[in-house]
Amino acid sequence: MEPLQKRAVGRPRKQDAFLDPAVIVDAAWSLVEKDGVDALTSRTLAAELGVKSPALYWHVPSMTALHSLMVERMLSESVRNPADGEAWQDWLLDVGRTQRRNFLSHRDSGRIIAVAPPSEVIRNQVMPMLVAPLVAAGATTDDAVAAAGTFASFILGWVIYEQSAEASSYIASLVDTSTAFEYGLAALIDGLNQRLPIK
Amino acid sequence: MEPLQKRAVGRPRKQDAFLDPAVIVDAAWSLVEKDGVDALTSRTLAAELGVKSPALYWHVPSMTALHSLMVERMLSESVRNPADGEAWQDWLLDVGRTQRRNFLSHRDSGRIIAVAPPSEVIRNQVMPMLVAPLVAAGATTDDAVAAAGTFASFILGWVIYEQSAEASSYIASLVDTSTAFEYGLAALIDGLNQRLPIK
DNA sequence: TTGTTTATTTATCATTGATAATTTAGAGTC
DNA sequence: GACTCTAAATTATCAATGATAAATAAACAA
Repeated sequence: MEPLQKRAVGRPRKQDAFLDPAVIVDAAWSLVEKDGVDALTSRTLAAELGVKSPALYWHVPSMTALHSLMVERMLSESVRNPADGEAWQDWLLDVGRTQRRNFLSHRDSGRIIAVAPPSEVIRNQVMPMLVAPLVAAGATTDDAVAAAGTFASFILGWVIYEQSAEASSYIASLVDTSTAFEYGLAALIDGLNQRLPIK
Repeated sequence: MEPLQKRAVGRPRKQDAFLDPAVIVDAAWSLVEKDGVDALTSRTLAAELGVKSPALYWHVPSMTALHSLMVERMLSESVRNPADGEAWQDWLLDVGRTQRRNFLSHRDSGRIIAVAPPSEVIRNQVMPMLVAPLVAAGATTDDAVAAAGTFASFILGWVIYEQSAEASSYIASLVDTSTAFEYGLAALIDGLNQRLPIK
């Protein structure tokens, strides 16, 4: 039996800090949501955790690696497999909405995705989770990868613009942003539907 | 008659540096293409120009503003109006290809777009240049803005992934990246075509 | 009790974006 | 041609940042 929180053997000194990557990622997101990504530094993050900055480097090799872990956390919560009997079109539509919602609920997440190298988990679990249902439904690997990549690109780009005050104010001054997103997402899935030889 | 290069009245001292924003943007892109965006610092850039770093701040207010100028330059070279009689579908397809090609020819451009606030030129000239032809062809403003935003988002997201070594190696290990892009671009335009009540 | 491992702290560096104060080349005026 | 004024550099300097090295203490093992 594994303990829920695997207690490390050695212990710190002054405080019971209980650091581990998951806790650090939590604190990082909450700091970013509070003050924006530019406020996320090794020192501010350490302060948030009641710790000094070098302590972080025991658990996470670099700030860039932390960014990747943050993205990994968010992305993992933003994909799912299709339900039994769920058409891939409906599934993809719902995943698209979920991703946009989750990304928007994490301030500056688009910028963070853009600069963070995708971790192994993202490459080997998250992306395949987007490709597999299309293949299962009968698409060729080529088509499925192209479709998943197109989908993921659209979401990422959209959120980057929507999270940029200057860019989103341009769009928002002309149209309702959510309506526009729905329009684009539906159009994209329509286009894929037309080309993927599956139903 | 304006002189080609408007000579400033005051002059520097040691060297004839001839700085101006356009020259700085040139040097910035060539530095990024050589060593990547992480190598673009006020000092390396100044050195590239044979100058000390504070000199840059006379012409450009901040590094972030420089990033915006870099994006402005690249984007301005990546849009065009439709030719006479050119169908919007053909035009958009060609602009998509041009954008991807131009973005990819500027190393790390996706990351730079993601972090740089879009300048006024981009908001007031580049984006409208994408929207106007759709409106001219009969789309509502709402639809045209949504379509243009979807298109721009796809291109940006795609290039970000394609320029990330880790992400693109995943895609490239499975499919030909350019073929996949063509697939996604065509699908997107198909989907828009189905929804925009214009021909 | 003594030693080992783990996880932290303090101290310190090099790099970076940015500003202040200083300096000089050239244009305009007389 | 000397005198001034201004544009555009320079040198000097700062605070913030990512990161590492060295020191230190808590828990565990023997």
